[in-house]
Amino acid sequence: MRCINFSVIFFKPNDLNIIILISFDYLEQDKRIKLNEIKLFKNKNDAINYLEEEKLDIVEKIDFLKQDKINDLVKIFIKYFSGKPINLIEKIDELNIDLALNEKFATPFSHNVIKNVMKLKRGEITTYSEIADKIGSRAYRAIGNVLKNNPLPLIIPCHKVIKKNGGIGGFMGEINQGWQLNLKKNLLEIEGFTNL
DNA sequence: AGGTCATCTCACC
DNA sequence: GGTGAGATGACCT
Repeated sequence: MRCINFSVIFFKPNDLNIIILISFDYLEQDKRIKLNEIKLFKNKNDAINYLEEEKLDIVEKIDFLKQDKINDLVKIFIKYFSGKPINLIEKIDELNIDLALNEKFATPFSHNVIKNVMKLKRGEITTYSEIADKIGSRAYRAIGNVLKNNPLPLIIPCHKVIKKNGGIGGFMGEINQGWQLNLKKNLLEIEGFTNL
């Protein structure tokens, strides 16, 4: 069963508003939420267009247990956006939510990349080239490709990976300019980085 | 087999 | 500081 939860989060830095969409399955046998994807939108229209394009429906009524878990997840995001020093991955782990990383990242290379990105603690930052060094590769661009297709932004904190020369790098597929790159900067700001 | 990258380095201005 | 070519490796068609 595919479920969609649709949340609006007011994002404080620079008065930027984003809309966050959480898509999940409920695993009946394990009684667990399995996250499919998290998507961030600039505004309501973009979000609604996406729902139409993908032929997705918002689930209006799901049972108590599932709703509870998702509400907890949303609360964690809100806390994170408010700048509280929390570790998103730890908190989500406490909720016993399945991230299904094995099916999201099929190849050893991509698995290795996100493993290293997820190791980054709050306030830590790295570069594409540094990750390449860690996994014994020089495939900087390939690392960008893995992160570009990150289905779980925020949770897999690809915004903490920037260019070696100090440039911001890309975010959500955008590399030149746009609200996506502002969002990347803002995410870094709420974790304490400025002047990026 | 060839094209596409969310990069990097180095040589220029 | 900026820009552009070439190297580069994983992944897709």
